[in-house]
Amino acid sequence: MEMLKQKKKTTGRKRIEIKKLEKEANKQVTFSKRRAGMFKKASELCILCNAHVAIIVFSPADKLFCFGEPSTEAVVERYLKGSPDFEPIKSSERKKPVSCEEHNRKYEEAMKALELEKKNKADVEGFAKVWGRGEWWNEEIHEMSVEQLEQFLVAIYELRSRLLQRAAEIMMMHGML
Amino acid sequence: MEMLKQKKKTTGRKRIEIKKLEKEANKQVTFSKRRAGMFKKASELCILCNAHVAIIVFSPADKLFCFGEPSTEAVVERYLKGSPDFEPIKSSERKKPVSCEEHNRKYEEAMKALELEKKNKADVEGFAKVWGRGEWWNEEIHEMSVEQLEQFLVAIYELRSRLLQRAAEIMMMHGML
DNA sequence: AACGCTATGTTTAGCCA
DNA sequence: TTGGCTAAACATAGCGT
Repeated sequence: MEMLKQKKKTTGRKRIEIKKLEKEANKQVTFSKRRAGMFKKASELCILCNAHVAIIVFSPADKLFCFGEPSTEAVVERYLKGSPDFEPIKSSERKKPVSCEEHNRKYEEAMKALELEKKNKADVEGFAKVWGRGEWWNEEIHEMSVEQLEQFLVAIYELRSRLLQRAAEIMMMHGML
Repeated sequence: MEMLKQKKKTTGRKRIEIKKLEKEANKQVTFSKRRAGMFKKASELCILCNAHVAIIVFSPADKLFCFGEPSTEAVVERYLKGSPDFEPIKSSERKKPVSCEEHNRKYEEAMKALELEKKNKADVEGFAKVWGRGEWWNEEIHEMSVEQLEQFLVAIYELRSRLLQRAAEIMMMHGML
């Protein structure tokens, strides 16, 4: 007998009151989602209506995010010019946590580091096909205690390091390196 | 014969492609509606997450609109202080290969990926002290063939993945995540 | 901590007055 | 224009994984 009805997968979106979120974890994820949503809206507004928009956001943790079309600085500058009663800041007072260039630099660094990590991973994953599933310990994992797991993790990690080292030695012996 | 069904009053919202609106009248209406919507989103973000937000908008007709929490000036000033060499920009020198938004997005993605990798590594390394040297297989490594090593590498890598997953599950069960 | 999901709440395009 | 209206499109809260 067929069950054509499907089980509810989620409870669905719930209405929330617009007031300070108390749960810190929740606040963080909501901030990310909604910030993304807002930036998207801004982007659409720019494209649809040919508007210029700058958005500057300081997260609850005081991290800076910004959106700008054509660029945050351009729009801000125009805003400052059009805002006579706003005291332009003396450049001597300006610090520099983040700049576009700084940003770029960090981005490059991050990408480089990421590449390294991925390469490292790929080295190992490259062998993946030679080994099947169903090893002796597969079932036991779910029975292990936290402590056992911790110990195991260390053992595995160190073993992996040694194996990679050993692999390098072998390849060198065979003149592959 | 009765018509119990109401006739549709409107055609309902239609999907639109996000591209420059050509009809001027339409553009104006859409701009107003969407600007209001965006400001509302900003307001909610501020309240929910205790964020500080400034939005500066120049309409297609170059009219200025802004939103600020706690105030546009306050947030902009903070942005300027945090933004280094913000000099009255010569627009001729400004290069903008990637939009700020795009840039931020990619940067965050990269950082996220990187942190994941690092964390992954740190998680394991952090436990290093609880496990001594001299495990059963230590000596055997130097006797293993290349094929054996390859197989072992895969097994180890996959095991490590499963263990990390299991550890995450356990921590979640214990409310640590 | 990240995603992916989906049921539901929210926004808004096209119309009308 | 400005302001409603409605139904479809879209955003997202709470969950699993």
